[in-house]
Amino acid sequence: MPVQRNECPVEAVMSMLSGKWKIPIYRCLYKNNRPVRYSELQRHMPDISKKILTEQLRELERDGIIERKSYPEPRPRVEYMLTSSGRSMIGFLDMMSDWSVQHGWINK
Amino acid sequence: MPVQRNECPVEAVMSMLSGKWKIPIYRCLYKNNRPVRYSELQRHMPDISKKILTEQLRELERDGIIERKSYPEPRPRVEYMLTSSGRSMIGFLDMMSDWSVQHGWINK
DNA sequence: CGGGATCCGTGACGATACTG
DNA sequence: CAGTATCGTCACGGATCCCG
Repeated sequence: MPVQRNECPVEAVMSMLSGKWKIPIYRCLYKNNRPVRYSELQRHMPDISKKILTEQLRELERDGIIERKSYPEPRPRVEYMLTSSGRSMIGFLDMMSDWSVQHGWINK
Repeated sequence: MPVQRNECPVEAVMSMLSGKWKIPIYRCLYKNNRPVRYSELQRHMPDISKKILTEQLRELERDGIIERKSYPEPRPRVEYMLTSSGRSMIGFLDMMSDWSVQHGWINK
């Protein structure tokens, strides 16, 4: 996904969140509400390949939704967490979820 | 786009609105707030081909977001409008728009 | 451990021509 | 006018292997 500074604000946001694994990543980071390691994300989503996971993380980072911290220890460690900007997306995400439930598209 | 009764409510909604022209179509129908003809939609979005326009309209209709009415007169006429369900999406769409503006992704 | 490099299949999107 | 039918392209997602 390229950077899309679209004229339409809605499309701009949709573009940032479109990507097969971005919502699952977001949910994992939001629920845990703490720095989460790369390998933890992998365990949480067994079906994603490293290439794609890294790709989606890079895009979320580029768009200011998550933050990446690298600790170059002997055993390399990388942690991801939502930025405050990213956290603030929960407003419309919750509304989308409610809409979905109310209109019978989902069980949960 | 296939029907995606995803386990995740957010992804379900995203799936319904993902499609290059769905937001533009939604905006046109929302702003006008009346039945809009097929040809009018074409004029409003000159860069979309008939095949794609029809495709996106069919998906929006299938997902209960818009309604299609056909008047088989000598000069065939087809009108589209948002369902009440579709109209109620404006809640989170407006929030997305506001978020986008607040976080400096857009001018408008 | 947390990636990057390479190759590849598939499906969204589009151009164009035709039709009831 | 409001669509189908057909064909082509391209980029997203994925499998696999390699690296510091």
